[in-house]
Amino acid sequence: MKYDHRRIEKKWQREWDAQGLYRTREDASKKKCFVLDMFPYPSGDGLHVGHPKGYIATDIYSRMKRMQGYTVLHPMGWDAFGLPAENFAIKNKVHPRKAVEQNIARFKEQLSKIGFNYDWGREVNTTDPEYYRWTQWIFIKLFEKGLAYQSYEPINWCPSCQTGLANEDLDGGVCERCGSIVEKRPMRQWVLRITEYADRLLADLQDLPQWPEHIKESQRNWIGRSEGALIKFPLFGISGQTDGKHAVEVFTTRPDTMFGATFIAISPELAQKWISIGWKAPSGVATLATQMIEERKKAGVKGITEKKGSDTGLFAENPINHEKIPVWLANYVLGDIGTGAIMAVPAHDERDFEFAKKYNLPMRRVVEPKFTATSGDSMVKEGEDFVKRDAICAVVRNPKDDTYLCVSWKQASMKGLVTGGVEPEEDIVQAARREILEETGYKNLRLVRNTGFALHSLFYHRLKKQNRWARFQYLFFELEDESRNSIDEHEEALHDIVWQPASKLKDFFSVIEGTFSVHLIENPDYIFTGDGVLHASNEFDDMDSVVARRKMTDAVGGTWTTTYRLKDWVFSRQRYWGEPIPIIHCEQCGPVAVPEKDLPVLLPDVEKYEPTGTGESPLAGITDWVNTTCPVCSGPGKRETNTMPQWAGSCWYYLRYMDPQNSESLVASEREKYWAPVDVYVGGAEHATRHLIYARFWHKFLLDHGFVSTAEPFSRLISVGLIMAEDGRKMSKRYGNVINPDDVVETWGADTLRLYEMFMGPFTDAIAWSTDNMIGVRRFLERVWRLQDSVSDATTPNATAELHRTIKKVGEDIEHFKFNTAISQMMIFLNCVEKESLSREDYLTFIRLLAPFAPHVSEEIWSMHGGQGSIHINPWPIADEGKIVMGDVVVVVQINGKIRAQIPVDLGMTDTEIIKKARLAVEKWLEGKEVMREVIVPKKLINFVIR
RNA sequence: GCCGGGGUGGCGGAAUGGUAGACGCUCAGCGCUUAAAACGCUGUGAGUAAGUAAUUGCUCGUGUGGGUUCGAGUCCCACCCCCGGCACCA
Repeated sequence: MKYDHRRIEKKWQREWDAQGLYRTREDASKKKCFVLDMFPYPSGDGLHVGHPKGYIATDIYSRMKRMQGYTVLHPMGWDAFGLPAENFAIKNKVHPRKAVEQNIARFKEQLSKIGFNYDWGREVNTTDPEYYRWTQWIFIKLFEKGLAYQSYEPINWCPSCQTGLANEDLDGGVCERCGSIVEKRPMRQWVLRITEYADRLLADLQDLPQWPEHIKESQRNWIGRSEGALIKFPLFGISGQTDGKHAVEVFTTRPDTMFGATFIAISPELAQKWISIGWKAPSGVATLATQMIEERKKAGVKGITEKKGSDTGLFAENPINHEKIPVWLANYVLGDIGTGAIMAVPAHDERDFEFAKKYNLPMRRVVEPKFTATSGDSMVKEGEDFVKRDAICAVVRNPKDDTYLCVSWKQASMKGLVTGGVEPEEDIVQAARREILEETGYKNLRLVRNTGFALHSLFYHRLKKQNRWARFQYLFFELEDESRNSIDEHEEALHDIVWQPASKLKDFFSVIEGTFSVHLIENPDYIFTGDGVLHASNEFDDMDSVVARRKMTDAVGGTWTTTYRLKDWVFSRQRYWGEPIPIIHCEQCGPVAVPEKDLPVLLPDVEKYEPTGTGESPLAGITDWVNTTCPVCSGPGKRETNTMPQWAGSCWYYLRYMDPQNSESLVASEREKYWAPVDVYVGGAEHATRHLIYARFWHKFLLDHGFVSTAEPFSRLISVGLIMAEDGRKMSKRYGNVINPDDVVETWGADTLRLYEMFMGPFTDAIAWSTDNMIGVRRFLERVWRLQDSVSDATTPNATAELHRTIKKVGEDIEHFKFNTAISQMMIFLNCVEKESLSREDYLTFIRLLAPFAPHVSEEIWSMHGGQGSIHINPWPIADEGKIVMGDVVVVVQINGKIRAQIPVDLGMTDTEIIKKARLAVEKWLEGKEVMREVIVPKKLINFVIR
């Protein structure tokens, strides 16, 4: 019989639906497995899924878990509040709810067509009033605990649509509907105090070993923790005062560079603030500040690259050395970062350097790199004091052919520049000239540059038998001519002289200082921004910069603090289609939470839900709905008209699946304790820094107030790799390169589509679609289908071994989401049994392994060959490890790691016998040689080490 | 710039420190066929030597250069390139 995927797939989809096969049957005595997909959400035309790769994977996983006897929860839900749904509704002139209903129906149909086993009885929809009752309830808890507050925040505003835009990524961009340039406009907002949880959101990432590193890294970056010091610099010159009564506070992560601070730079925002509280700023400064703010509003922070500034006429006193340094207004200092003011250290910060260079402000180097020899002959001797020496490093250029003078040391195989110690009676220039002369003989040199750059090298001096601490100062010379003296024999024996072009230096240098030499040669403006050892910093000299940070902060009475990049979460939207924020504004009582009994606050039916021209939510115009009474004082009150963002519903949906019908609480405690946490969560990487942080934040809040029992909501996270188009680009209607899964199902079948999407490559990688490659998995299914005609009474030993190997590998690979290698192993099995013979029973065992991947054709074969009940609720096969290894194996014989022979070995043979056999096989290589060693890897390999 | 993940045939990709290239695609040859498709079989990293030939053997080969090891795609060091996150974040 022919393999007719259309007939088989239709038949079983109908049948499974009728049986209600995938209803979760809760059984507290069994182990549980909670498998979760990301919410699909309605976009322009239907629910946006792209390719159902992630859904196929969770389906395969949960099918296997169910066969393995777990109570499996694998539900499906809809995140249907949000901008895409609303835009779709406006465009098509239908009510958002209608649009959402249609889209969900369409999506369900698509999923069924492809054989998904979601438990539709556990469906959750964020727009369902019973669902958002609890979303509002959580908001009220946040409000009551002081974690929700109101504030005026700038939002993205489209001047031509006259509307606020919910998309937070639009800074400096264009409106997604009309293409106008987006502006910032302050608007009253509800804000959630997520920063309160910043430290825990960061620290607890350590307890998520089953999350991919790149997602955790994204979250760490997003939270952006940095430690530093708040330091006050007394101000002089305000309104003619000279007494330092006022002060400017700066935040710095590098207080160790304080001796290098040569000016203070303040943001235009801070300048304006000072002016507003009475600073009589020079008129140019005030105008410039306003200009800078305007410019930034237009171009965005990223759009401004040129640094600008102006001297304010004020001075600040550096508290570490009491030096008076000028205060500058600078456009590269941002008002909302740190304190809006910085101490500028041009020698150790690239931005400060750039600014200082432009305005001719001084720079002072105070941190120098330090290298300690920790291995080799010159390893530093523990516990011994260091003898300090001044030293030089000479960079000598020959202008004739643009090469540099290098020294290659014969004994230590060191390659570097001319270096040497400074003798007591000479200065560094004299020392450098002397060393060049002694080591290389060149005598006519011109000093080009005394860089002021130095590095410290700590090592053990073998000849002098002491620990040395040398400070190498870099000097640049040019050859005036190539005349040279002869060098004495002693020096000659030590090293060779090599002239290298600048481009070769990087590869040539073997000494660690080489990196810095190259930096200095390539970039005359090179500045050192790393950690090192302090210099020109009085009592802190020679201290490690990391240690000095705290010490210097203490010395000036600064505060050591932690700051985060993460900002509080602007939680309100001026939109119709979202959960209303359950707050009533009362003139007497202020903002008051809607009492629990009055939840949910439903959206009123309206004629128009387009955004208003004022930026307020469309709800604001519905006076019937807005006007209400205050639940506290019964006086007149007005409802909050902002709605929640799309993220709100998806912050806790996984909890609702555990107990979807509960009307008493968001989830019953005993159910939460059984099901939580989510065992496997599969989703796209685009949620790394938003949804996944917001959900973790809410979860931790719920934990703190006893509503959930785990510290983290998702114990294992897997990110799906995108399916790219055949041309390697993203699939997009714009490029016309979209492969529609529906079409693939029609021509190739759902089973083939499922198998192919899993076989393409590693699950987490982005891989291009290839219709050519799909023929491979289709052929595989056809061969599996045809195999049913040739099953026999008995399975050959080889086939038995392969079967058990396959059972083991497929099970392990599904567990690790390595579907591509699982399928590959099933293909190996098929290749094997087509040549051997297979019993009906073993054939059906194999079909059970295939069932999660190709549920329809497996079910058909199963039923045709007398399988009892649905294959998908039959037990998962168990591998017999004893049967995996066959009677004999092939052992590889190597000589010095090179393969020279392969010998068949019986399992019963002893090592001595095997070695004897192996020696025989490689006789001709062993002849006349002495075998030094025999390395034996049981059942795999023998390596003879010969001389 | 900082951080994270990578780099393997014509292609997608396999490989607990132990036979690199599994499996699939492609391509070539053969079989079946009146023919084609489909299907089946065989071969398919590069170079090289011997042989009429089937074949047999050797060398090289996992981004580059070093190192550790009996043995390195895998571990260590330096560098190059690609992808992702953050970024005038002080």
